[in-house]
Amino acid sequence: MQQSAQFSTRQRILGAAEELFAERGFAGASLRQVTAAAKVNLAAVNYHFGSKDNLIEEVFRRRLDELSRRRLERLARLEASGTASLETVLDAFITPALELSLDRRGGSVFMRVLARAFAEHNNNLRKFLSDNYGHVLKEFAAAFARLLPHLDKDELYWRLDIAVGALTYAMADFGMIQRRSGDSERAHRELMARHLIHFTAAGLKA
Amino acid sequence: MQQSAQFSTRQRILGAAEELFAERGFAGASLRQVTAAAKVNLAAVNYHFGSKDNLIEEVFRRRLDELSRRRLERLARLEASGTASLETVLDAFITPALELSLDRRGGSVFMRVLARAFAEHNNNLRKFLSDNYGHVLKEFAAAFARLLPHLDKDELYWRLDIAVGALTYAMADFGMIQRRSGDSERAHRELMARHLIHFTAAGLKA
DNA sequence: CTAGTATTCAAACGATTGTTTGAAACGCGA
DNA sequence: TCGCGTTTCAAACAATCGTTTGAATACTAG
Repeated sequence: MQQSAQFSTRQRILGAAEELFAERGFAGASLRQVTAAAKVNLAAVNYHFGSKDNLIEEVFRRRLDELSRRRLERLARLEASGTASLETVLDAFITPALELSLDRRGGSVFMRVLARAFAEHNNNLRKFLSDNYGHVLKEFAAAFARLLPHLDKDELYWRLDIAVGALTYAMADFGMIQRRSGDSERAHRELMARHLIHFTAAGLKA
Repeated sequence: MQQSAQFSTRQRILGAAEELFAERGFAGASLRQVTAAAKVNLAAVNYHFGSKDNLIEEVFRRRLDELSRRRLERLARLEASGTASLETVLDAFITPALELSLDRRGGSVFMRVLARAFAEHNNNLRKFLSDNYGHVLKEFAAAFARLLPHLDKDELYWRLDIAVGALTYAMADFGMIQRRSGDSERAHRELMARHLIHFTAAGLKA
């Protein structure tokens, strides 16, 4: 295995796939479109990833591994320092996603891909995500349970479910709110994260 | 034009298309799969709808026309009777969607199709929905503006955007919450609507 | 019953899909 | 420089895609 002076074929494919999956969906983006955008040969996808389905999983793995690590790291730090509150725990969940979406190298599109995964009721994909990253949600749910002891288990899960919906939708930039021409992309997204934490904290403790 | 003793070819196609679009997406569901599920000839789609794109639009039109009518009707009734509050206006928006999703004839799948439309950044589809049903969101936004006069315009739109996200996600049943085996589908969805209104009202007024 | 329209049907169109192939080109340790 | 494993490449595979065609059938107005 050798590394090109530029980006490796693997990474070029992953980047192009991420972008096209966000724009046209998993079924809507063909491997020919992906390999053309990545400027690599068509057969390279099956050589490096085995199949289109494996490529899709790898697009998630590339981002979610680090995203999950950062979220859990922040949560652990809050618990250790005894500064865990509704707002700080929400921040621990949202800020890593915000940082990812601000990453120069196409992190923002990935959040759209992630939202598509929710829209897909594809069982294989859901199982893959649940198996590999379900423990992150579980840890955060436990933290919220400690912060909202007056809520019974059912009530808590209802609210967390709704909260995840709001977060997913907002981070994927589905909404109708356009960035104000004066604001930078960074400022726009940071503002959104602040509103998101404020709104969700209120809903959780309502 | 004649009406079959059962359902017309048009309606059979619309029903099957709705179900398959919800399950596999617009690109992922082929016309051959749709016509096979509807038990009609392949050419019937292009005969009755002209193209796949037109079929997609018609799937939305069939449900959204009445959904929008009912939402606006409830909102107008609240304004007329002077009983508009955050909770009742949210109810006016949510309850018609809830009723639709409880409709025996496949209304619940449509909410998943609608959520897919948000995931699609397809400009044609977004323009179609905005042109035909954007006025409904505008009316509700105006109602919320009257109920939350202390919020400036930007602040209000941020919160409405997040609220729409939570509603979309929840009504599409994206979440991880499984129906409790004791509850009926109806009871489950009504419970969800109650939580949704409570959560969102708190977020809006926070 | 007949004329004429509306609908259904099997078949085929060219284009595109994911995947496979075998040879060519490359990169590096010996 | 040689040999060998890794990677790229053009070409082709069968399968499926949305759409079109023209004939067969179903229906309705006169």
